[in-house]
Amino acid sequence: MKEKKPYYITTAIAYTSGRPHIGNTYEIVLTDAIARYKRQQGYEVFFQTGTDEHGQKIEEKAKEAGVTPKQFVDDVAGIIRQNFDMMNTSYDYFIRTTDESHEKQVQKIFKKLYEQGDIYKGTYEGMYCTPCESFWTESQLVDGKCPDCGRPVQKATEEAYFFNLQKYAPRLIQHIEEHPQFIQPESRKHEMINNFLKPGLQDLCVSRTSFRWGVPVDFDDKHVVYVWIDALSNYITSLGYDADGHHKENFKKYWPADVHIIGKDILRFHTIYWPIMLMALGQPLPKQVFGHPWLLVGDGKMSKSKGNAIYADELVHYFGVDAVRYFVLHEMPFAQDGTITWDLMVERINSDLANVLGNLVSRTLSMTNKYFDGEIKNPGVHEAIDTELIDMALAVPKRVEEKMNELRVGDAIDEIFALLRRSNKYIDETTPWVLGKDETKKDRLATVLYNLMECIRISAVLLSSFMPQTAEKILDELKTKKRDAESLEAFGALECGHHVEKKPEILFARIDAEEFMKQLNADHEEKEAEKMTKGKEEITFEDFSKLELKVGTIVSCEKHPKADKLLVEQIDLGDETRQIVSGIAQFYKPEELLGKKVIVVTNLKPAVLRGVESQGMILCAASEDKKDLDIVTITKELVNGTEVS
RNA sequence: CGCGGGGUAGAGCAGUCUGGUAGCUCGUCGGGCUCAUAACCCGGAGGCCGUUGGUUCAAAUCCUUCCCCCGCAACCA
Repeated sequence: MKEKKPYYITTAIAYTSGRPHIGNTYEIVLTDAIARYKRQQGYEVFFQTGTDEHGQKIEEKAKEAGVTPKQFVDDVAGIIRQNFDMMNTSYDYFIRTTDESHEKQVQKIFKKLYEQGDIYKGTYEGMYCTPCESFWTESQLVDGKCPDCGRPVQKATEEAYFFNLQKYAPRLIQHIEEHPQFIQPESRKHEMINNFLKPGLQDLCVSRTSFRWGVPVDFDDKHVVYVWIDALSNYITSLGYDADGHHKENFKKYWPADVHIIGKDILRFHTIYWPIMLMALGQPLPKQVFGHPWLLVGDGKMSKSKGNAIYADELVHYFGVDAVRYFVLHEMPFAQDGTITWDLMVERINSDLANVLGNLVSRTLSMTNKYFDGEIKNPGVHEAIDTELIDMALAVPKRVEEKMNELRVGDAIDEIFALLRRSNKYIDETTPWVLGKDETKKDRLATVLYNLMECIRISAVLLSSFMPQTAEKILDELKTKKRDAESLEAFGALECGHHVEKKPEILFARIDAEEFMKQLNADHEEKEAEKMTKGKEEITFEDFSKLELKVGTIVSCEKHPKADKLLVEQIDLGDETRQIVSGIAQFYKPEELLGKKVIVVTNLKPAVLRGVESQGMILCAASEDKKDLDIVTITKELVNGTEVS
């Protein structure tokens, strides 16, 4: 018996600002597949996920919802966790950044870094861009102006804590270059080095005074710890890391992590800020960070522009957990974004799960029942043709292992399905129904069926990391106990003499694509209708009359200098001219809008959009998928400034 | 010249690092089979491998020109 090696794998922690869609859910399913696989391989796996629950956005959302931030994140964390559980993910620990033990360590880490001089308190005299609400160092300024919006910066005295990253940059570059496996996929490595490390890292702002919902800096009341130190440190606080050195057992056992599975969008934080934090804390770096691609929701084919956002629970409702797991795991390339549509989903279920896998199991078991009353026998009447099948069955576990070690989960699944396809072919090659008619060939027939069932067993054992429930069903139907990785080392582990399931259930029923789409559309329309009747919350006339709406004419219009999707209009409202920024550049050329009469909300609180002030908004009608949009106009020549009610 | 990814059969992708018969799944057409979930097996059709020029005996692959799509930076009242 080998000694169990520890394996620590994590997902990113999910931000608790709303319901996760299938793309978010993909990450934990992917991580779960790897974790389950490693467990099967004999590792002692610690699989962690959780939620990131602090920050200004949550503070605001909670306020809008009229609850405390804590109530808000409790709710959302609950929804997220339900989602993860629904997907049958086998995480060992679910950390929340509002956990007391986490918060306490964050404070200690912050203090430690401060005391050893990596974090310093900066006080700026000036270099504050009010519209952007951002501080800038002198070196960051462009022509003495805000590098973001190009407007002049004001002198302001504000304090914030900063992390001196540059000190560790050379060590980090060296580490990345000496460990080609560290950043995956490797192409991302160049992105990080070229974009961020080589040009020089700016000191990182690690505290905020502008909101309160965060971990307080315990030695400086005004500040809360900003996202980086709070969120990233979850990977060690959960294990019982202690800034004073009194680490718990789990930390000693599992750190450094074997792999952090994260979305490609946050690769920078995990391959630059996090490693530098760890260097500063004197801890080893994670062995690998994998920035997985994204699952894109395809459109177009889906009718009537409805239902473009796809959620895991809806998919599960129609197809079941394992089909959804299969789809996202199999359909995602290693380094490129994958696509999900309802059509594709149905297609994969039919061709892979129903036809290849389900049907193979079904036909094999039914023949065993028919010819041998369900008894598994292995008389060993081999023929040359068996060799190829058996060789393949023996090779597949190794191939799967190779792919999994490279985190190529979709390819690993392909290897298993290659064996299933080969098995279907083997049935045609050996024609068991012909053997069944000849009494003298009974032993050969039994051998053929044995070979098939053993291939099915091997496949099912391998599939258990990806489709746990399905794999278990298959193994149950074979009534076998041989379910571990060791049972794959030789061909013939499947026990003989017992009987297989008499009435095997259909694992995956074929789905009629047309029928399904009809049903789906009907369901969606029903939901739409429900939404329509409900609509938004009822308001009083008083509420409505709070809006000040006026007719105006667009007298000039140009593209926003720093934003592709925004237009900046000057609007004549009779007694005044206002500047308004609108996100409609995809739909209108600036000159098309000149002279148009529009309806303007004039008492909306002004806001700065990408550096340009917007004093209100113009009313527009937009289709649900945001693909089409029209400004609201009037048909008579009313004078500018006319009130709309 | 901001950084990065991509363009290969009707669809989705592999192959490119390391040049040598263009491959896989789905779809489509034809055939076979009847154990099975209208499933399974075999075969065919369908490719200027985005474009230009080059290196080479030989280019999807290496170098070069341009075009198109998508992310991020980076906002969308």
